[in-house]
Amino acid sequence: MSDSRETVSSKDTEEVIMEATFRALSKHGYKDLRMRDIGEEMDLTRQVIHYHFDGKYDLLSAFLEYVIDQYEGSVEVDGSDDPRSELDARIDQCLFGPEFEEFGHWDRMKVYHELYTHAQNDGDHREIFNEHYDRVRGSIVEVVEEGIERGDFAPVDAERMGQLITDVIHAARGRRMALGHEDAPEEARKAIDEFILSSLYADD
Amino acid sequence: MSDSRETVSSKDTEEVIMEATFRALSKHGYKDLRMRDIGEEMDLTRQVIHYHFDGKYDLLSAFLEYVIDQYEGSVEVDGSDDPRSELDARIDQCLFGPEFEEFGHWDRMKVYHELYTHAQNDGDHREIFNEHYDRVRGSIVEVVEEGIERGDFAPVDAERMGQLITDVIHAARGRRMALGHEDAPEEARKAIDEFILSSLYADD
DNA sequence: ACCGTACTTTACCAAGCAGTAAACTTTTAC
DNA sequence: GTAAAAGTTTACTGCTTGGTAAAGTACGGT
Repeated sequence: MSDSRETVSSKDTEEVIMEATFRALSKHGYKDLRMRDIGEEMDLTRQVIHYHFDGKYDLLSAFLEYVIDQYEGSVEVDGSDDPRSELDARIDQCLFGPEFEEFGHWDRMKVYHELYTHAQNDGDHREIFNEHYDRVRGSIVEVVEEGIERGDFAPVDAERMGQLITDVIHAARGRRMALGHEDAPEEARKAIDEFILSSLYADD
Repeated sequence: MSDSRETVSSKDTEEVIMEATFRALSKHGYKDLRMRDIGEEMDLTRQVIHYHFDGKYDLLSAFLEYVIDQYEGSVEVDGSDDPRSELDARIDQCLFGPEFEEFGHWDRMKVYHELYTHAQNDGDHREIFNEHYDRVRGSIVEVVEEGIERGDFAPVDAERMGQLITDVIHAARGRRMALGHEDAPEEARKAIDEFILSSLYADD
């Protein structure tokens, strides 16, 4: 009881710090993120961070897992639909966000992609991202496999198809943020429909 | 005359600095790049940098253009071939480098992609990348258009097709570096052939 | 001989940074 | 009520960093 209450308030504060980290990262970018910036995004002072986390690296590692958990929580889909509409729904969610342009979706994506690129300089972060990426791609591959089994899709290499779709989604999001191509997700959606999914619906 | 010789030696030194910057960036990553690191990668001292460039930002802006020029110079293709093999050649060059796994190709790509992602925090860099990106995508779109005109390709939306191929290439390279997926370029090549180019060759 | 350009060397600085110490306040446990 | 634990604040420290200062060397052009 006492334990759980302590933990709860602790987790509360830690989430406040995570959200402040998110806003600071969103404003200043990974390279120019200072502990001070995070402090300025909270009602608490920046010293609190050192009470809960063991320095900047520890904080950012925790934040990475926080961001990834949020991402995976946001692409939940009820698996009751038929493979076609479920695949559609998953692609849309990855491209446009959970609740159609939810406020802050692209801010979150910006931070996510910056962490992703930085992972090439950090073995631990790379590993965390790899596990995450496997789950994301896997969830799309699963839908493709189910569609093939049910005869809704042509018998393609599901792994390769899932990977391709995942790559296109990733590139379109990155392009929207790095180059400011606002229409990148929509265009990617159309390109997937026209040029990729046509291989899945070949039997029609 | 005297001017040109001064300029030549000046440009020589500046290229030494650019290459040192490349190595330093490759080792330490964008976030942790110090002027000192660049100095340690040269035979010259780090003070020379301040003689030729107006501070760190000016140096990195010049370096961005240097890297982009190198990239564009490396994807030259003689346009004499037929559209199919020219498209193939361009895709291969973008995915695997100019001279089939030229040494240092992936180091250069790593730096390139890190600058790309960072462009979302810097308006000037973003603009430079946008112009560059237009040229890269444009060169692929051109080939597709020519193929359509000559009747070699199906009459698809060339812009959308070129953009899709560019996106897949970009994502596969990024994945190789950020997540260490060594087979990403090869797999992307196969996926493009199986699932995307099939839409171009639909008339066969 | 003389000047200007390119570069070296040594030494330095002010700002910015992550991290710490310790006093203080609130909450929980009994 | 009281004391320990949890959380918070103010003030500070020591290091790193980009950039500078100044004196000196090498050398080609005129």
